[in-house]
Amino acid sequence: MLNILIVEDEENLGSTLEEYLRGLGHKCVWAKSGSEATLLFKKNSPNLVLMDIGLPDTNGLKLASLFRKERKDFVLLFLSALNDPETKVEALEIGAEDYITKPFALKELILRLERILKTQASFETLPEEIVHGPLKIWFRRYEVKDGNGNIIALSQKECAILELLYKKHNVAVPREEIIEKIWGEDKFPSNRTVDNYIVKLRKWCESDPNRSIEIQSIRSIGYKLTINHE
Amino acid sequence: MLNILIVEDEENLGSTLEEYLRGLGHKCVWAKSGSEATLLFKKNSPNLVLMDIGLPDTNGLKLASLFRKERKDFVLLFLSALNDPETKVEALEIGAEDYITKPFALKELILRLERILKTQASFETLPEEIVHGPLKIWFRRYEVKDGNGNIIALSQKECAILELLYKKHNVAVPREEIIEKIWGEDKFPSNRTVDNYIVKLRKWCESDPNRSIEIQSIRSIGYKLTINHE
DNA sequence: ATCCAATCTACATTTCGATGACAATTTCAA
DNA sequence: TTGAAATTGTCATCGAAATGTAGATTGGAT
Repeated sequence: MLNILIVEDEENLGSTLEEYLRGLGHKCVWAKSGSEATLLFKKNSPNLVLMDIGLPDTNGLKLASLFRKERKDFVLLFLSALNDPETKVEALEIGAEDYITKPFALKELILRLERILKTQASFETLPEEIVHGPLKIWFRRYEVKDGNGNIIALSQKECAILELLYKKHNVAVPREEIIEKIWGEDKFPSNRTVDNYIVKLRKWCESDPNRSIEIQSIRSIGYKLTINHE
Repeated sequence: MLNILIVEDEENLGSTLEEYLRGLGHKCVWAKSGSEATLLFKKNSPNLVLMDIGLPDTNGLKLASLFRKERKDFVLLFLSALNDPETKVEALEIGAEDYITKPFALKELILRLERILKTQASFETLPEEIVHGPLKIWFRRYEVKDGNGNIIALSQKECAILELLYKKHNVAVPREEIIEKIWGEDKFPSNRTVDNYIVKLRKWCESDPNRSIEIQSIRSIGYKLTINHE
């Protein structure tokens, strides 16, 4: 199930999309203006944003880059009647996963979405509550429960790193990938920064004597989160 | 390095693309007609096809579906001046990874290619889990299972060498090639270094009494990994 | 002014990976 | 057949580089 934000001022298209995507079983909200979109973006933390470029009160490109500054973990898809090369390039540079020119068949959008979801498995929304042994995770609440039954609050970054590792569990995630996905391609936190978050996360999962979840370092690669089933 | 086939009748665009992609270090051939494309497709087995739809002697869509019938392991990208919904849907249904409408900036193609290459590392990717007899390999996890059922962690170099040999199984891989691919052209580890990694890998695969996987040394050449099916 | 997340700095610790000595094996010429 | 030369196998060892960790510092929000 995806958490989708549609930003589209055309009544017709907007409602069709909303209805259709809901029909597929996704959580889906529809903003008709930039300001409304901003509110819903903050409130819902969508992992997929369908963005029109021509909006009444702002420009979809600008709006999208504001969103990107806040969070990196959502797929961005532009829908626009503009078919000029510059706009398309700009859109892709913001980090859009795709740019669909109107007019398009609903079917096209779906096919493109399917393709994205197939490759980008990591955008799948996780269940509200995740349980492994005594350990519990609530990503949306920024909370975990440790081996002693204590609820621990996670900061945004801690949570983002845990989520990244969790979605790719059993696979070594390179340091660079962590940095790129959490901080962005252009930011370079100092070397020890990532490790510090790992320390905190380890303190949490090592509180479980059965080690239902482990975070190992793969030297000269990065980190690997392992889930141990009984 | 990718093996690319460009199918495009416009001289200008075709040569620009070919030149550019070669500049990036890819192997790249350019067909100006459908018949030529068919020949080159069979000859080269490309893993990326850039296909124009309006061709002199055939239709790009038809041609692409013929290609797809033969092989599925290539990425397909359409470049076309046609912007009508039906064509686009048809293209995506054939399994196109993307459909770029002309006019487009070279930059757009590059950005879209980059995105595809980032997510679809699947060109080279081996299966998540590889099984031969009791032996198992998980390259992305940096782990193997030996003949006694023990999970053994592999270091980055051990894993890289195993992967190299595995991909070329049954073929002798020269020492120099191993060194070049793993260490880089400019580094020269002493002769015994490679052997040491082979020792570790042999300890692993010789734990299987059936010798499902063997690593033999080919004197004065290098090493050969053999897979023995029953 | 105060809090807390985020980041950085400095230092401790771990371990990977390279090396070289030596043993074992194969090759090939005499 | 034999033995020297070349190649490969194995082991213990060491240093550098990667990682672990505890605090200090920053900077924004309330």
